[in-house]
Parts: sequence; C-alpha cells; structure tokens
Amino acid sequence: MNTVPRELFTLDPIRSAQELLGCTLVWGKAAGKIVETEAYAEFGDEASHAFLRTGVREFIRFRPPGSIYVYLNYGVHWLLNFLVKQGPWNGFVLIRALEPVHGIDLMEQRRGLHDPKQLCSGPGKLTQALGITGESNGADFFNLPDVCLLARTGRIEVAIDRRIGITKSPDLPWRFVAAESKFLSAPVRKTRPRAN
DNA sequence: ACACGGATACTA
DNA sequence: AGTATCCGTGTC
Repeated sequence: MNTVPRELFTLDPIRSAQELLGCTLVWGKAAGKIVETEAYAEFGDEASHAFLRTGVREFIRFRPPGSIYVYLNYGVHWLLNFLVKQGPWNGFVLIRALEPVHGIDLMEQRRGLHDPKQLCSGPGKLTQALGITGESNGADFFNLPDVCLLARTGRIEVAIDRRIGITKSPDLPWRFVAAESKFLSAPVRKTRPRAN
C-alpha cells in the first residue's frame, strides 16, 4: 500500500482538496477513506481563519505543508485541517467526512452509536471517531507516529458544491465529495450561486 | 426548531 | 471584562 507523500500538500488548496478524496486516513487503530473535503485559501477567502486570525497566518508562515491544524468549533467539536503551501496559493483543506474502513468497533465506542453511515459523516464526527483533539494541533503529519495517508486506488468521480455552514464567501465552489459515496455529511446541492 | 459552550478578535 | 462570531451535532 502506497502512502501519500508530502508533495500532496504543496499544491494549491483546491487541487489538494480533490487529490485527498479517495485516500485513506489512518489514525492509530482506526482508519477511514476521505470522501468529503473543503478548500480554504489564505488570501481572498473571508471564510478562512487566516483572513482574520493573526495566529493562523503565522501558522501558515512558519509550519511545513502537511502540518495539522485542529481547532475547536462552536466550543464543542474539533475540526481537522491540513496545511497546504504552494506559495501564492497557501491554505487549508478541511476533512469533512470519511467512509469508515478499519477499527469500526472503536469508532462506534467513541461515537456512542452503531450506524456506520453516522460514524464519520461530518467534520466533528470524524475527529471524535478517530480520537483527534487539539493535542495534535501544529503537529507535522509526516512526523507523527501511528498515522499515515494511503494513496487512492482507482479513479474517483468528484462532485463539486459550495462550502457548508459558512457565512463569508459562501458562493465559492470549494466543497469536493466522492460523488458515489453514501458517507457524506450532506448531499451535494444543486443550487446555483445567488445573483448579486 | 434549538441548545450546547470555548477560542479568538474586537470594543473600551 | 464584555461582546460578537464561528468551517457543527444531537435532540427536541
């Protein structure tokens, strides 16, 4: 099984987000295939934390591509992002959903439920299922023990949507999903960007 | 439909 | 210090 090299995170966030689809994220004893991602850009993207937070801009400047950015959202959920650095197009990829493939009993235990479709079908759900917390924030993924990213096997059909749950820059079509997946956080919407 | 609840940045 | 905001989930 091939593992993904750091170069996957030296692309712009939009390309990196799509390349990550179909890869399998192994985190300790649990693993899941990435079926949903979103791209966030350092510049020109008001929904990116880098737009307002000086600490996040420093994070981008000083950490290597492939670094893990984990933050607490709504005071409740840890959200997992990868730092991508391509020069003018730095940013983050948010991992939004996984198809569970390994350690499912452990995921069920951590999540407190048994429906495989609900174990990792959301950015906060998958961190809970994998046991990811802010403890990992700032770590270099490629220097972490017991984690890796397995390369995609075969082709994957990518569907594109607007990002979910944001209020700033809402019309950017930077949500990417494995079109055939039954493990998404939400179906792909058919709405066109609002006029004006 | 709504409660849950913490980090960050801004106002002062 | 106080307030507004935030890339969500589970349960009502």
